[in-house]
Amino acid sequence: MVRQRIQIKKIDNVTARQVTFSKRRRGLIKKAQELSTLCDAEIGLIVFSSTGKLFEYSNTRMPQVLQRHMLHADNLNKLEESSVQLEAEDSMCKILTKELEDKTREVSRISGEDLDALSLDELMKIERQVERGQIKVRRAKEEKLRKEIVNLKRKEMEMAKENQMLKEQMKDVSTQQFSLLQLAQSLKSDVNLPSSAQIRWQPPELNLISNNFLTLGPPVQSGNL
Amino acid sequence: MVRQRIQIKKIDNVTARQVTFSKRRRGLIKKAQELSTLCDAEIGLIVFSSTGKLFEYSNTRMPQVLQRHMLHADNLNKLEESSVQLEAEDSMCKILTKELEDKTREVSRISGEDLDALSLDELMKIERQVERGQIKVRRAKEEKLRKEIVNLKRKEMEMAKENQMLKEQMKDVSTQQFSLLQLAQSLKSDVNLPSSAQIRWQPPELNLISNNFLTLGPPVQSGNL
DNA sequence: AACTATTTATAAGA
DNA sequence: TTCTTATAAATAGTT
Repeated sequence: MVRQRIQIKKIDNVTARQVTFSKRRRGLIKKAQELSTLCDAEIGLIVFSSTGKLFEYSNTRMPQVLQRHMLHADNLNKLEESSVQLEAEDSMCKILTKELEDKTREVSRISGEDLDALSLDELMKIERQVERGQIKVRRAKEEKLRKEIVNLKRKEMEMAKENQMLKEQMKDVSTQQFSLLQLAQSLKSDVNLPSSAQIRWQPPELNLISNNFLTLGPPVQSGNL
Repeated sequence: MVRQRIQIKKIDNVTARQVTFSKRRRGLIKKAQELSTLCDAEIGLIVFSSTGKLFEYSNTRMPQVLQRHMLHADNLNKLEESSVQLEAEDSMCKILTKELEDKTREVSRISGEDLDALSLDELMKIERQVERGQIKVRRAKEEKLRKEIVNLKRKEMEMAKENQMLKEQMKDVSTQQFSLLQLAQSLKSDVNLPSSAQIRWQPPELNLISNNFLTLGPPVQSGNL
């Protein structure tokens, strides 16, 4: 096919055959990969060299491909069973496959694919369907947002209330501590302690920064707060 | 790979994907044939399209290839010959059922149903999907309408032209008939026919109202006009 | 389904 | 086996 066109017949020269096998095997597998990716196909490729070495490629799992291959009716080498259950199950599979195809096409069309073959009437029907869907989806989203906001505002209020309470408790504690300090100092002056042992009063810090900040996202369980 | 290089990723457009699948599948099978012939290899190639259709190639017999593949040690794990097939089919049904459920739910959600359980993120994702779909559907519809209008305008022009032509032909015919009338009358006066036998000339009616009026609807075959 | 401009695969040689 | 290169083959986009 190159430098010179070759005949498609067994290559006599062993070395040349091996080289060609190696090159073309890689090419074939590459093509198989590309096909599976581009076209969303499931592929199984098995190659035995003339020396008996096995090479294989599958985009999924080889046993899965082989199993699926077995299932494909015309390959029912196991026809001897002819069990009613098998047939029933088989026809069930066919029906399911058909339904799945239909649904897949419906999703495609709603998503704006595969519309070429449709008539104007059908297009307008789909357009109306999509519009109705859009309105409902948007409404649901906005309702969710609204609830989230209400919820967050409620939490904010609760936290503000809690903060206020804590601040007042803190103030009380401070007042009590101050009284205790005065008492201590009057006692100290009574026993004439050295000034290096003087007791200093520090106001307690108010740490109002919590990690429960307002966030958008899935609703948080109140138990986690 | 041609006209323009393509990315090896799933082709979105359904039609293009099918065309490419058909072309490349043939190419792949040809390459497999060539490899088996040139290098005396045993090959089994199994391809399932995204729609579930099976294509296969083997230079020998597929079951033989698969059997040989099984023999290659590491594939022995799944050889409980009990009722593998039955189980496989059963699991296939389960998978299909599951996929069908998923697709059905997807359609519901795109159509604005069954949205309660979704998170805000999921809702917004669906909203975007629906919007994209809506744009594409609307574009397809408008393109269809545009084409229909262009088509109808063309037909209108053609009919107007034809009408004009018919009118002129009719004028010619009228002139000729008038000449003939004069000739006839001169002959009649020669033979002195009674006035009750007088020949009267009626101008032919121009019936320009046809039933090919402009209509919206599926494109009409030009052969029907 | 056919065409064709390009890309990709590859036979031969190193 | 790998690299190079001239050329055959495959194929994406178009009609």
